[in-house]
Amino acid sequence: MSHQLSNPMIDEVSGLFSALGDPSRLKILRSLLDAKEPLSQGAVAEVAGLSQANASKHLTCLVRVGLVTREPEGNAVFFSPVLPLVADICDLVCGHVSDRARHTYKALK
Amino acid sequence: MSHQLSNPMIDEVSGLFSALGDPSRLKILRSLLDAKEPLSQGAVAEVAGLSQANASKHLTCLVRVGLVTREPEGNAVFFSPVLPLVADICDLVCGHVSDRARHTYKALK
DNA sequence: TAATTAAATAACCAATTAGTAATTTAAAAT
DNA sequence: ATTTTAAATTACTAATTGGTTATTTAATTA
Repeated sequence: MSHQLSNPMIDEVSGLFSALGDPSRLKILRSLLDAKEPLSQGAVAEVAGLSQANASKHLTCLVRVGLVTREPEGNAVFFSPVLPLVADICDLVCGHVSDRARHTYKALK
Repeated sequence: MSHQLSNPMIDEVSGLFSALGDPSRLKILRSLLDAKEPLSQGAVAEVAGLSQANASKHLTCLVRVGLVTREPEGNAVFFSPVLPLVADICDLVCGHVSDRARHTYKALK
């Protein structure tokens, strides 16, 4: 019933949503979801179309808020989305946005 | 399966998450959820502890992304959270944050 | 050991944004 | 008609942040 949104949690929750509120980070999450296996930082940068340093910063952010896990392996570092959380959140919000787009379309014709 | 996160949607989705990624706007949403009835802008500002101009701007933002509806009535304007979307999102993320807090606590003792 | 590859960090810039105080618009009440 | 009340808007400031390039750290390979 979302009474769970207590005052002490508000900053952490807003931090998590802020992490989700950036196009580059959403592209990273989509890349990780689509891959269905851990991706190295280089692979993430490649697939999401980001520079190396930029991908590094965004991945650090996603790990910090707990949306992505980090697994070093030799020279590289591999990342995975935290499931089912990430998929659930995307589903919820994408459904909402799709509905709104549909309504806008209907309203225009 | 979140394949729904197509490129053209990314900007809109990130806009929605950005709207959620602010403590003041989360306080507004919590106020509206707790009230269980529409609140005037003045009431929102009062309950959430925000100035009038600030509440006005944040409410405009929440309406723009479709998380809150707006209903003028005489002199005043009343606002309601869009259900079940808002409650569902809060539940999902609050659950995640609670779990992480629990894990941190366990790790410390 | 030297060279290479992968990721993290530092320094910096441009753009966005949350907040405030003050003003304006518009409806309600006297 | 005047006053009062509620909300929107404007102008401004301080802080945050997404992006870049260049450098550093650390592990692998030759």
